[in-house]
Amino acid sequence: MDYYRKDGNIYLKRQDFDLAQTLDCGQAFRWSEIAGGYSGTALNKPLTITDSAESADTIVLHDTTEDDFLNFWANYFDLYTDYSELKRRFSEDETLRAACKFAGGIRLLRQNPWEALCSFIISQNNNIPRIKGIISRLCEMCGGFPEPSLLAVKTPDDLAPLRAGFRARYIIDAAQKVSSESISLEEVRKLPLAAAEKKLMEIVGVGIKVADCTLLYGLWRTDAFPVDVWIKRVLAEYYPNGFPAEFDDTRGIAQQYLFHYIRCKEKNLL
DNA sequence: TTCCAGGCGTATC
DNA sequence: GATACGCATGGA
Repeated sequence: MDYYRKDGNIYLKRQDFDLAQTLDCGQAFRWSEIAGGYSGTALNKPLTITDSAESADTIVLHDTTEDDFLNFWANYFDLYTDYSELKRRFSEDETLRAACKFAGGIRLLRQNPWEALCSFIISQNNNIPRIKGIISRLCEMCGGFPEPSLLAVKTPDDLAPLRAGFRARYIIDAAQKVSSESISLEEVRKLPLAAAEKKLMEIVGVGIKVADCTLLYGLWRTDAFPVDVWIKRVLAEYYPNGFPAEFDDTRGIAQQYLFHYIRCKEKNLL
Protein backbone atom coordinates (compact mmCIF):
# COMPACT_ATOMS: atom_id res chain seq x y z
CA MET A 1 0.00 0.00 0.00
CA ASP A 2 1.66 3.15 -1.26
CA TYR A 3 0.45 6.53 0.06
CA TYR A 4 1.51 9.87 1.46
CA ARG A 5 -0.16 12.67 3.38
CA LYS A 6 -0.20 16.28 2.24
CA ASP A 7 -2.36 19.35 3.02
CA GLY A 8 -4.67 17.27 5.19
CA ASN A 9 -5.37 14.74 2.43
CA ILE A 10 -4.23 11.19 1.84
CA TYR A 11 -2.80 10.50 -1.62
CA LEU A 12 -3.11 6.82 -2.42
CA LYS A 13 -1.42 5.10 -5.32
CA ARG A 14 -4.15 3.45 -7.37
CA GLN A 15 -4.14 -0.33 -7.37
CA ASP A 16 -7.06 -2.16 -8.96
CA PHE A 17 -9.34 0.59 -7.70
CA ASP A 18 -11.98 2.41 -9.72
CA LEU A 19 -14.22 4.64 -7.64
CA ALA A 20 -17.37 4.33 -9.74
CA GLN A 21 -16.98 0.58 -10.17
CA THR A 22 -16.46 0.06 -6.44
CA LEU A 23 -18.82 2.61 -4.91
CA ASP A 24 -21.63 2.50 -7.45
CA CYS A 25 -21.98 -1.22 -8.18
CA GLY A 26 -24.70 -2.19 -5.75
CA GLN A 27 -22.66 -3.25 -2.72
CA ALA A 28 -22.93 0.02 -0.75
CA PHE A 29 -25.78 2.52 -0.89
CA ARG A 30 -24.53 5.67 0.81
CA TRP A 31 -22.13 7.05 -1.79
CA SER A 32 -23.12 9.70 -4.30
CA GLU A 33 -21.23 10.94 -7.30
CA ILE A 34 -19.64 14.37 -7.18
CA ALA A 35 -17.21 16.14 -9.51
CA GLY A 36 -14.20 13.87 -9.86
CA GLY A 37 -15.29 11.22 -7.41
CA TYR A 38 -17.68 10.30 -4.64
CA SER A 39 -18.90 11.62 -1.35
CA GLY A 40 -20.43 9.35 1.24
CA THR A 41 -20.46 7.71 4.60
CA ALA A 42 -19.52 4.38 6.09
CA LEU A 43 -21.32 3.77 9.36
CA ASN A 44 -20.88 7.28 10.75
CA LYS A 45 -17.68 8.39 9.08
CA PRO A 46 -18.03 10.82 6.18
CA LEU A 47 -15.52 10.92 3.32
CA THR A 48 -14.93 12.64 0.02
CA ILE A 49 -12.78 10.53 -2.28
CA THR A 50 -11.75 11.59 -5.77
CA ASP A 51 -9.42 10.81 -8.60
CA SER A 52 -6.42 13.10 -8.51
CA ALA A 53 -6.63 15.95 -11.00
CA GLU A 54 -2.85 15.78 -11.49
CA SER A 55 -2.11 12.08 -11.67
CA ALA A 56 -4.18 9.26 -13.15
CA ASP A 57 -2.60 6.72 -10.82
CA THR A 58 -3.51 8.57 -7.63
CA ILE A 59 -6.68 8.63 -5.54
CA VAL A 60 -7.29 11.37 -2.98
CA LEU A 61 -9.01 10.85 0.37
CA HIS A 62 -9.92 14.39 1.38
CA ASP A 63 -9.58 15.76 4.91
CA THR A 64 -8.40 12.45 6.27
CA THR A 65 -5.87 11.89 9.04
CA GLU A 66 -3.29 9.19 8.70
CA ASP A 67 -4.85 7.59 11.76
CA ASP A 68 -8.31 7.44 10.14
CA PHE A 69 -6.80 6.16 6.93
CA LEU A 70 -4.78 3.36 8.48
CA ASN A 71 -7.31 2.36 11.12
CA PHE A 72 -10.51 2.66 9.13
CA TRP A 73 -10.49 3.48 5.42
CA ALA A 74 -7.65 1.16 4.39
CA ASN A 75 -9.65 -1.71 5.84
CA TYR A 76 -12.97 -0.45 4.43
CA PHE A 77 -11.55 -0.28 0.91
CA ASP A 78 -9.87 -3.67 1.47
CA LEU A 79 -6.46 -2.23 0.55
CA TYR A 80 -4.58 -5.12 2.12
CA THR A 81 -6.01 -7.63 -0.36
CA ASP A 82 -4.19 -8.24 -3.67
CA TYR A 83 -6.87 -7.91 -6.35
CA SER A 84 -4.39 -8.42 -9.19
CA GLU A 85 -3.73 -11.89 -7.87
CA LEU A 86 -7.46 -12.56 -7.44
CA LYS A 87 -8.15 -11.48 -11.01
CA ARG A 88 -5.34 -13.69 -12.31
CA ARG A 89 -7.03 -16.67 -10.73
CA PHE A 90 -10.50 -15.68 -11.93
CA SER A 91 -9.21 -15.21 -15.46
CA GLU A 92 -8.75 -18.94 -15.86
CA ASP A 93 -12.49 -18.89 -16.44
CA GLU A 94 -13.65 -17.36 -19.71
CA THR A 95 -16.69 -15.48 -18.43
CA LEU A 96 -14.89 -14.19 -15.35
CA ARG A 97 -11.99 -13.11 -17.51
CA ALA A 98 -14.36 -10.93 -19.54
CA ALA A 99 -15.98 -9.56 -16.37
CA CYS A 100 -12.61 -8.68 -14.80
CA LYS A 101 -11.45 -7.09 -18.03
CA PHE A 102 -14.64 -5.04 -18.27
CA ALA A 103 -14.44 -3.66 -14.71
CA GLY A 104 -11.12 -4.55 -13.11
CA GLY A 105 -11.38 -1.73 -10.60
CA ILE A 106 -14.01 -3.33 -8.39
CA ARG A 107 -12.99 -3.92 -4.79
CA LEU A 108 -15.10 -5.67 -2.17
CA LEU A 109 -15.84 -3.15 0.57
CA ARG A 110 -15.52 -4.30 4.18
CA GLN A 111 -18.69 -2.75 5.51
CA ASN A 112 -20.09 -2.70 9.01
CA PRO A 113 -22.05 -5.94 9.60
CA TRP A 114 -25.17 -4.28 11.02
CA GLU A 115 -25.27 -1.66 8.28
CA ALA A 116 -24.91 -4.37 5.65
CA LEU A 117 -27.64 -6.51 7.21
CA CYS A 118 -30.01 -3.56 7.38
CA SER A 119 -29.17 -2.35 3.88
CA PHE A 120 -29.71 -5.70 2.23
CA ILE A 121 -32.98 -6.29 4.07
CA ILE A 122 -34.09 -3.05 2.43
CA SER A 123 -32.69 -4.20 -0.93
CA GLN A 124 -35.10 -7.09 -1.39
CA ASN A 125 -37.48 -6.84 -4.36
CA ASN A 126 -36.29 -3.27 -4.76
CA ASN A 127 -34.13 -1.22 -7.13
CA ILE A 128 -30.86 0.49 -6.32
CA PRO A 129 -31.99 4.14 -6.53
CA ARG A 130 -34.91 3.44 -4.21
CA ILE A 131 -32.72 1.45 -1.80
CA LYS A 132 -30.45 4.50 -1.57
CA GLY A 133 -33.44 6.74 -0.93
CA ILE A 134 -34.79 4.60 1.91
CA ILE A 135 -31.37 4.34 3.60
CA SER A 136 -30.82 8.06 3.18
CA ARG A 137 -34.16 8.82 4.86
CA LEU A 138 -33.34 6.31 7.61
CA CYS A 139 -30.08 8.09 8.40
CA GLU A 140 -31.75 11.48 8.19
CA MET A 141 -34.47 10.39 10.61
CA CYS A 142 -31.99 8.92 13.10
CA GLY A 143 -29.13 11.41 12.79
CA GLY A 144 -26.72 8.93 11.21
CA PHE A 145 -26.94 5.22 10.66
CA PRO A 146 -29.00 3.96 13.62
CA GLU A 147 -27.72 1.48 16.16
CA PRO A 148 -29.84 -1.69 16.47
CA SER A 149 -31.00 -0.62 19.95
CA LEU A 150 -32.50 2.57 18.51
CA LEU A 151 -34.53 0.71 15.88
CA ALA A 152 -35.49 -2.13 18.22
CA VAL A 153 -38.04 0.07 20.00
CA LYS A 154 -39.65 1.45 16.83
CA THR A 155 -42.95 0.39 15.30
CA PRO A 156 -43.67 0.06 11.56
CA ASP A 157 -45.69 3.27 11.89
CA ASP A 158 -42.63 5.05 13.27
CA LEU A 159 -40.75 4.01 10.12
CA ALA A 160 -43.50 5.01 7.70
CA PRO A 161 -41.64 8.16 6.57
CA LEU A 162 -38.91 5.90 5.14
CA ARG A 163 -41.38 4.55 2.55
CA ALA A 164 -39.77 1.14 3.03
CA GLY A 165 -43.06 -0.67 2.51
CA PHE A 166 -43.32 -4.24 3.78
CA ARG A 167 -39.64 -4.19 4.77
CA ALA A 168 -40.20 -1.93 7.80
CA ARG A 169 -41.13 -4.79 10.13
CA TYR A 170 -38.15 -6.80 8.88
CA ILE A 171 -35.76 -4.00 9.87
CA ILE A 172 -37.33 -3.87 13.32
CA ASP A 173 -37.10 -7.63 13.81
CA ALA A 174 -33.42 -7.58 12.81
CA ALA A 175 -32.76 -4.70 15.21
CA GLN A 176 -34.45 -6.55 18.07
CA LYS A 177 -32.57 -9.78 17.50
CA VAL A 178 -29.20 -8.05 17.13
CA SER A 179 -29.61 -5.62 20.03
CA SER A 180 -30.85 -8.37 22.36
CA GLU A 181 -27.84 -10.44 21.29
CA SER A 182 -30.04 -13.38 20.37
CA ILE A 183 -27.98 -12.96 17.20
CA SER A 184 -24.34 -11.86 17.48
CA LEU A 185 -22.99 -10.84 14.09
CA GLU A 186 -19.42 -11.38 15.30
CA GLU A 187 -20.32 -14.93 16.31
CA VAL A 188 -22.00 -15.46 12.94
CA ARG A 189 -18.74 -14.43 11.29
CA LYS A 190 -16.97 -17.45 12.74
CA LEU A 191 -19.59 -20.07 11.81
CA PRO A 192 -19.38 -22.43 8.84
CA LEU A 193 -21.26 -20.97 5.87
CA ALA A 194 -24.43 -23.05 6.13
CA ALA A 195 -24.71 -22.46 9.89
CA ALA A 196 -24.07 -18.75 9.44
CA GLU A 197 -26.79 -18.49 6.79
CA LYS A 198 -29.20 -20.42 8.99
CA LYS A 199 -28.54 -18.18 11.98
CA LEU A 200 -29.15 -14.99 9.99
CA MET A 201 -32.33 -16.48 8.52
CA GLU A 202 -33.83 -16.53 12.02
CA ILE A 203 -34.59 -12.87 11.29
CA VAL A 204 -38.01 -12.33 9.73
CA GLY A 205 -37.41 -11.03 6.22
CA VAL A 206 -33.94 -12.52 5.87
CA GLY A 207 -33.75 -15.37 3.38
CA ILE A 208 -30.76 -16.98 1.73
CA LYS A 209 -29.96 -14.00 -0.51
CA VAL A 210 -29.97 -11.34 2.21
CA ALA A 211 -28.08 -13.72 4.52
CA ASP A 212 -25.37 -14.19 1.90
CA CYS A 213 -25.15 -10.44 1.23
CA THR A 214 -24.74 -9.79 4.94
CA LEU A 215 -21.99 -12.39 5.13
CA LEU A 216 -20.19 -11.14 2.04
CA TYR A 217 -20.45 -7.37 2.39
CA GLY A 218 -20.72 -7.03 6.15
CA LEU A 219 -18.58 -9.89 7.42
CA TRP A 220 -16.20 -10.29 4.46
CA ARG A 221 -17.11 -13.92 4.11
CA THR A 222 -15.88 -14.31 0.54
CA ASP A 223 -17.23 -17.86 0.40
CA ALA A 224 -20.78 -16.46 0.49
CA PHE A 225 -22.31 -16.25 -3.00
CA PRO A 226 -25.48 -14.14 -3.15
CA VAL A 227 -27.76 -15.20 -6.00
CA ASP A 228 -30.14 -12.47 -7.12
CA VAL A 229 -32.09 -12.10 -10.37
CA TRP A 230 -28.95 -10.96 -12.22
CA ILE A 231 -26.67 -13.74 -10.98
CA LYS A 232 -29.44 -16.23 -11.81
CA ARG A 233 -29.16 -15.04 -15.41
CA VAL A 234 -25.36 -15.40 -15.35
CA LEU A 235 -25.59 -18.93 -13.96
CA ALA A 236 -28.23 -19.97 -16.48
CA GLU A 237 -26.39 -18.52 -19.44
CA TYR A 238 -22.71 -19.16 -18.65
CA TYR A 239 -22.58 -21.82 -15.91
CA PRO A 240 -25.27 -24.40 -16.71
CA ASN A 241 -23.20 -27.03 -14.89
CA GLY A 242 -22.75 -24.92 -11.77
CA PHE A 243 -20.18 -22.36 -10.67
CA PRO A 244 -16.59 -23.71 -10.67
CA ALA A 245 -15.67 -25.14 -7.27
CA GLU A 246 -12.06 -23.99 -7.65
CA PHE A 247 -13.24 -20.47 -6.74
CA ASP A 248 -15.18 -21.54 -3.62
CA ASP A 249 -13.09 -19.55 -1.13
CA THR A 250 -13.43 -16.29 -3.07
CA ARG A 251 -16.56 -16.87 -5.14
CA GLY A 252 -18.29 -13.94 -3.46
CA ILE A 253 -15.77 -11.55 -4.98
CA ALA A 254 -16.13 -13.27 -8.35
CA GLN A 255 -19.86 -12.77 -7.98
CA GLN A 256 -19.36 -9.00 -7.66
CA TYR A 257 -17.47 -8.80 -10.97
CA LEU A 258 -20.15 -10.92 -12.64
CA PHE A 259 -23.03 -8.89 -11.18
CA HIS A 260 -21.61 -5.64 -12.51
CA TYR A 261 -20.73 -7.19 -15.86
CA ILE A 262 -24.12 -8.72 -16.61
CA ARG A 263 -26.04 -5.64 -15.53
CA CYS A 264 -24.02 -3.36 -17.76
CA LYS A 265 -24.18 -5.84 -20.60
CA GLU A 266 -27.96 -6.15 -20.51
CA LYS A 267 -28.33 -2.40 -20.21
CA ASN A 268 -26.13 -2.10 -23.31
CA LEU A 269 -23.41 -0.21 -21.47
CA LEU A 270 -20.62 -2.49 -22.71
C1' DT B 1 -51.48 0.40 -17.65
C1' DT B 2 -48.37 -2.99 -16.70
C1' DC B 3 -43.89 -4.53 -15.50
C1' DC B 4 -39.93 -4.71 -12.71
C1' DA B 5 -36.49 -4.12 -8.94
C1' DG B 6 -29.54 -7.25 -5.47
C1' DG B 7 -36.64 -11.62 -2.15
C1' DC B 8 -39.25 -13.41 1.31
C1' DG B 9 -43.39 -15.28 3.96
C1' DT B 10 -47.26 -18.06 3.48
C1' DA B 11 -50.39 -21.39 1.62
C1' DT B 12 -50.93 -25.52 -0.81
C1' DC B 13 -49.69 -29.68 -2.90
C1' DG C 1 -39.39 -29.81 -1.21
C1' DA C 2 -41.31 -27.56 -4.85
C1' DT C 3 -44.21 -24.09 -6.75
C1' DA C 4 -47.56 -19.96 -6.88
C1' DC C 5 -48.82 -15.73 -5.14
C1' DG C 6 -49.03 -11.34 -2.57
C1' DC C 7 -46.42 -7.69 -0.93
C1' DA C 8 -45.17 -1.41 -0.62
C1' DT C 9 -43.19 1.68 -3.49
C1' DG C 10 -41.95 4.29 -7.49
C1' DG C 11 -39.63 4.63 -12.03
C1' DA C 12 -39.73 3.04 -16.84
